[in-house]
Amino acid sequence: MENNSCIRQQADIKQINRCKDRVFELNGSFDYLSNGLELAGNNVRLKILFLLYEEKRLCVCDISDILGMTISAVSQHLRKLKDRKLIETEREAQTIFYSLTKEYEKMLKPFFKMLEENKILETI
Amino acid sequence: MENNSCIRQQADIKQINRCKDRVFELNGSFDYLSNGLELAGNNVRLKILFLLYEEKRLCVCDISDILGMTISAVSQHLRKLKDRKLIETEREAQTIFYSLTKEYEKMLKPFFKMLEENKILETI
DNA sequence: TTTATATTTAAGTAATTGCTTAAATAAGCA
DNA sequence: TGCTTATTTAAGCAATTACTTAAATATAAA
Repeated sequence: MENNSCIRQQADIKQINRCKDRVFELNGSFDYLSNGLELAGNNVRLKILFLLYEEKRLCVCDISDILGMTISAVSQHLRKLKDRKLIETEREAQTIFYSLTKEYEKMLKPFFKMLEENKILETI
Repeated sequence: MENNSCIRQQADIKQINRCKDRVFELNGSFDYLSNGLELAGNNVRLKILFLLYEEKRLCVCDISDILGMTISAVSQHLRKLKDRKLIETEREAQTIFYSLTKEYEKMLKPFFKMLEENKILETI
């Protein structure tokens, strides 16, 4: 009562309890989703993910060249994406190719579609 | 040549140029999308956005109660979301109600749907 | 006009981020 | 074996994040 200054005056207790239950129920989904979105929310990584979506696979070098960034910087982004299972690797001699994991490709597909058609700014 | 150590040896120049063009072409869309995803990628804000999607409108107090967080902390998240046009406000006496903007509701709908059905972990 | 309610804002802080530069791995080839 | 190519990693750093606590603002009601 003391620390929770407002609420309880006019609040819809039913609504609040329903929401609490909902948040609790969906907790795992929130974690899974925000794990992906947290990474996709970075401009550079969003581009990397989209490029992998369109090209199927690319190596650090390719990406660093495309985005005009240091190989080291790109490599560190890729590591983050790999650690969190958004992408996976496949070695071919000295070259390491990166590609999207099935799960996250599926999860992010709605966004890739929006980007693909470059219709984000018009349709929204 | 000197600073770009690798590539150029075995790289598919056509592919790289195609990607460069694509990134340039879609630049505005990348910005718009990552603007939204950057904010939605935070666990707390994702919950706030989803709650607003399901409940249509809520005030800071409601949200702070539902999530078990300080009103101040929630307020600062809401400001961020409002500054970047993900949500908007509507005053009713002392109470300020927050709701999703049409544009971002549309943009984030695919995710809300996944959450709504709590099928993220199964279907993916 | 004072008091209560609802909310934001300002200041401070520990933790995290995204880069840079330089050094370390690792595989293929002379 | 040593050299080249492809890539990661380690260390450092300025900027940003997500909170905390305390003070400020704004509306309503006594």
